[in-house]
Amino acid sequence: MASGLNKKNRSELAKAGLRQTIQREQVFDNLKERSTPVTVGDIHKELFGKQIHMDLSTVYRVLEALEKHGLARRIVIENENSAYYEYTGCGHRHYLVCLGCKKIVSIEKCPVKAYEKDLSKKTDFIIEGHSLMLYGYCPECSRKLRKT
Amino acid sequence: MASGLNKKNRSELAKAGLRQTIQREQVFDNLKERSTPVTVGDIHKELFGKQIHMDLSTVYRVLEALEKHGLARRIVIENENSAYYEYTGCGHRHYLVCLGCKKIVSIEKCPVKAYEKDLSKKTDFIIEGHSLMLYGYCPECSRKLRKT
DNA sequence: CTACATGCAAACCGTTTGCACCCTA
DNA sequence: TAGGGTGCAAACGGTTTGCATGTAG
Repeated sequence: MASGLNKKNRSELAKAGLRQTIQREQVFDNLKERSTPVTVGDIHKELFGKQIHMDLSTVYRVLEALEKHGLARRIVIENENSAYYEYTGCGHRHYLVCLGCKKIVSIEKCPVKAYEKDLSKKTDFIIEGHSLMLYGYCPECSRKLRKT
Repeated sequence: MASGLNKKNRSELAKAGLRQTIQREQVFDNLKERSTPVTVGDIHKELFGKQIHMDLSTVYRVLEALEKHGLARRIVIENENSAYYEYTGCGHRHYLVCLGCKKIVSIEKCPVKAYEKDLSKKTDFIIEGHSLMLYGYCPECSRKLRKT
């Protein structure tokens, strides 16, 4: 490993109650660099490209641990058969997914929060959260569609 | 098969451009009876219980065909590792899923429609649809949680 | 009669797990 | 040094596929 343990992550991982290992650090670093959700395989592959070799199952276990300790969030994307993860530090987000090129655009504004309260009152459910994904075609792909 | 081909479904399947078979009819009937989304295995199992034996792969293929022809909709539920389907005739719906007992409650009102227009203007995406799932605890489960 | 649907069995692929060894705290 | 983390390889479970046979149109 090029530089050993990283101070910044050390505090963040430790604060979350996680034992510090090089693998967790590398995965966590990689996750934080991303601006859109990634699959477990994406992270594994990219680390491999950087000569950082670790087992796929370790990446799975690290992401699971990060999620359990609130540092990562698992995202479900329709028609994609693998799980996506994102760093929770980016805040509450929703995504607009292009059905053509699979590009993912993140959306900061959430139209559901107010609705949750209303719904909770009506159903007596305690609402813990929600997932909202929007699907469509990005400007480039819709231009291509028009041509054909 | 007890009663052979069913007139009502015949028109509905045929109108959608699907060849009429006993298997498609049985799966479609079963799907329409449900008030909440079901898994492929659920349908297969229930039909089996009714002495209607067909291969699991057939159920997969039938549901795929129904979806492609607009008669069924595929639903993704977080933390569930299998696909859910529902009859599209029930209209546009959202679901409230209990994290305790996995009960699914359907919601008719959709708070996202208006938001889509606004978002489309801002991003230049052509928005084709969305999925909104809400997660929480139903009254019974939240009562149990309080006790422990 | 022909194209498409089904059954069966095997392949697939993302994910999980058991176990021996390693390393952080 | 103990208890948790990792690598490796094998298992797992939902889903898909190839192929021979059956059947709707």
